[in-house]
Amino acid sequence: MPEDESREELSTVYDPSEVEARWYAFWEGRGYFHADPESDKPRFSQVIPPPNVTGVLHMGHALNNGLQDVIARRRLMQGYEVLWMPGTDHAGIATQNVVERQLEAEGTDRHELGREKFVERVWQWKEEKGGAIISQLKRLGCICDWERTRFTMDEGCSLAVRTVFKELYDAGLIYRGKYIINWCTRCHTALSDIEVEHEDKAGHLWHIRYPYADGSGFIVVATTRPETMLGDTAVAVNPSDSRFTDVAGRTVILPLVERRIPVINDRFVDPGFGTGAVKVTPAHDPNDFEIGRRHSLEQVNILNPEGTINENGGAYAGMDRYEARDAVVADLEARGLLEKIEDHQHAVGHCYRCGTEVEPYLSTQWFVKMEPLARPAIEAVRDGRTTFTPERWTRIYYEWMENIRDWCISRQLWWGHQIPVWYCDDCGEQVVEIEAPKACPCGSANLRQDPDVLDTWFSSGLWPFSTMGWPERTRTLAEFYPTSVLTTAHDIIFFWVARMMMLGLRAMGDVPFREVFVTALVRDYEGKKMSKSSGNVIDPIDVIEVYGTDALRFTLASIAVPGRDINLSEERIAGNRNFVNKIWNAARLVTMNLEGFEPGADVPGDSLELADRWIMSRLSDVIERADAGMEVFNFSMAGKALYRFFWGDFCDWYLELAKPRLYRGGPEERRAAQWVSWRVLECALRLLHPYMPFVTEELWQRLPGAGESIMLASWPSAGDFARDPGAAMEMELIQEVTVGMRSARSEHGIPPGAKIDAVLVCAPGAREVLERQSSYVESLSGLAGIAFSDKPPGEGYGMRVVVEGAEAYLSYESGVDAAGEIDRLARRLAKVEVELERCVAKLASAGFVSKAPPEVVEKEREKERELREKRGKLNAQIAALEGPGGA
RNA sequence: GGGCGUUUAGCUCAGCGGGAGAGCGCUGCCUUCACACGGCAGAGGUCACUGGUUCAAAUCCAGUAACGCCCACCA
Repeated sequence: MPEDESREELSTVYDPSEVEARWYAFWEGRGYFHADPESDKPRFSQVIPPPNVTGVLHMGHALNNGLQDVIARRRLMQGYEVLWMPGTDHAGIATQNVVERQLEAEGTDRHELGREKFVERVWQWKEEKGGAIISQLKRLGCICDWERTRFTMDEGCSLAVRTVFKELYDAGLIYRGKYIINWCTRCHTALSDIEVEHEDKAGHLWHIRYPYADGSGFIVVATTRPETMLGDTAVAVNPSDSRFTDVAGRTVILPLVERRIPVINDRFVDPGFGTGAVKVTPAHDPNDFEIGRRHSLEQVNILNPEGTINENGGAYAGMDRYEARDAVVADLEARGLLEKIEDHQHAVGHCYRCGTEVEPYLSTQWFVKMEPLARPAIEAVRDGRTTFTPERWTRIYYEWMENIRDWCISRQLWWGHQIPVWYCDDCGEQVVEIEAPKACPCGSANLRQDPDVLDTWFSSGLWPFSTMGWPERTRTLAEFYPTSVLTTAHDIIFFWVARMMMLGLRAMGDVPFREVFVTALVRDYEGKKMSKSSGNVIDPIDVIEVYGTDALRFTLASIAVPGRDINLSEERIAGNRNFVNKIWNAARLVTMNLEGFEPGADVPGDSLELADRWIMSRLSDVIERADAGMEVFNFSMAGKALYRFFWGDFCDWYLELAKPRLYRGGPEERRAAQWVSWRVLECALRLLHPYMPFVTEELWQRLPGAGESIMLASWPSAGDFARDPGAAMEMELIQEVTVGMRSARSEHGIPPGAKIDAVLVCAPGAREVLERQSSYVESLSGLAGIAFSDKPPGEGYGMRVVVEGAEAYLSYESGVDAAGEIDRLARRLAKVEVELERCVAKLASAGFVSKAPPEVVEKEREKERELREKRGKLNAQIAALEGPGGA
């Protein structure tokens, strides 16, 4: 940064907007984000979960990518060669929908445009508008290796897709067939099973009479979708059902359609449900499809792709499916064939992209055989090659993998990877190739490529290696695959994580990632899902503009407890904006007092005071805690430790104790305080950097002796600072006495500015410490001076108070209220009494003394002694105040 | 139907076998030379309920309830 800039006086309020863009450009310009496969550092790699090109940054992204950035920045500082692979996903349906809506607004549609023009149009859209999210990720501070940015439909990823397809096809793991699939009548495409979201809905169970052909009454079936009866080709009963012993083999007349259909036996039928007799619609229900196959039933498709009844629906042809339902029910009722209608709760499937009710639909599609791919993917987790955090996702992964069903991968869309299969119009051969073949093996050039495209998740499933150059064996692949960590929200474990495992193991022969870190979902402050319709969306970019990126990142990271969803509120972000500001101002204090300071030379150990030794000891603790938290993805634990240390220990205590020396200390004292405050601040900034990249860089650069960038600085180690248990104990005493003094002052209304004297009476051990550090207590408690004595002072002193560890006598008369002090002491006494009672009871229990570990018992005894002493002092004080001489 | 998670201060949440914690909010005092996006002090809780294990349970086990989520082809 330019010289004059760093000399500039710091404002009392941190302004993130000015700082963030400047540093991001600096880092990116220096190439810090770029991973070098030739370096000799240890490797760390991760791939971004590619956001949809249509996407805009939401809180889920901010959390997910913010945490990945925390991980990446820490690894970078730890000396790893870090590769964070970025890119976007072509998001088949979502993107096609966006452009289709555009066309609609222009009064046209894709069919009018034609496939080639339409796809061109989508590409054009992608170039212009797609990937806005990339620049948003930069505002978040993400250190992705942008030079490597990929797109699931770029040339390399497309080649990987075709290569994997052919390999699986040649191995017999991809097949084509006519099955019941989930059909979205709005998107006009098949969906895989996991792309269907089930929702319980209040519906009805219609009981319908199907008359026997011989006129001898009827059999009653129950259904939740009466319109599908138009496609019925049988009625099934369970052979063990005594109510229906003789009906199999008979014929019924399908009402409205007047088709003769058989009654059959099938063990699938549950005698306990409905009427025990099931209408069988092989073309519109997966179970019925299976029954139909077992009994060679005809499959009558009654629906058009857009969800209207087709010509097989007779009089109902042309009606919308729901319209047809009403009409069918009305007609049945008119004919006296509707026996009854029951209320019935049942799950209805909806398209995960557009929310339309999905139809089970018979059509010819491509599938991947999953079981052979799932087995190694289960093995890899079982033998620990990949682990999940939190651990409980392991079981959920197993359960899904073990019950996996074949994956429908063909989509009737235009935007996506067109299936690399060509059909010969002459010999009917099906040719699968990586590059478009010129001719069929039969010599014919009349080849037509399959019009369908692949499920978007097919290409996302290859992401960890397709982005590194596969199928070419690149250096990047050799150096950075498998990746170290995959960070993702739990809603795409099945869509994405599971598929990457299966396909990675298949194509690369090794797992795609060593660890999976499953993040929480971000919800609003009431725990509701954020959604546009609820109006409870907090836009990360808005937050960044108001509070700054660092405040947002710190907030998200410090409430990210593994395994629990996050309820985000703006107040919380504001609170952490204040923390960022606190850091800013602490740094101001330190830097404003560094004149004449040379960072080079060490400070002699004997010029360090108690506070100096204490804060460095605390820093050593917090380094350990914060680092341990980050190591196990407990970013909340680490964040809290950092917050407490910086605000609580460093600002509230250490800097207050350093001020007298910084402002008016002798040269040596001043230098020691400068040195320690500088070192501790510098180290704390490095520790905080992964969470708050911008403010830490800005402040770090202003410190003497700073290097090129905090990003290149080393990660702190607990061993950099000495542990000092003695200093910790002494400081604890100082803090207790200080809090006691301040409490007494505050509750008696002694003005904060009133400099008063105090006499302390305390045990020899405490006295030694307090006497040695009396200046600490004086400055922290706003006292003019402290004297020490073995006995209470004479009549000149107005107030006697008890503080933890000592009795204090304050020389302040006016306004002192004996009743108030008695009340204050009585409240403390009550607390002590309760604690003591529990303590005594515990020690009186024979079981405790004999069975609890000795150190626990000893600790309890020590506690009892302390409590008794405290109680004694409090009682004596109260008595003194109540007595004739007291008040 | 199966599974999982949550239930701790007014709110949002940590803690997950040995002294009930944080942030925000609230009350009082303080515009003191880093910060009012601040300082100091304080109020506030039978840790959902019932039973069990243990010398000891917010913490482990079992069950109950409420809320939330995921999976599932009983029409």
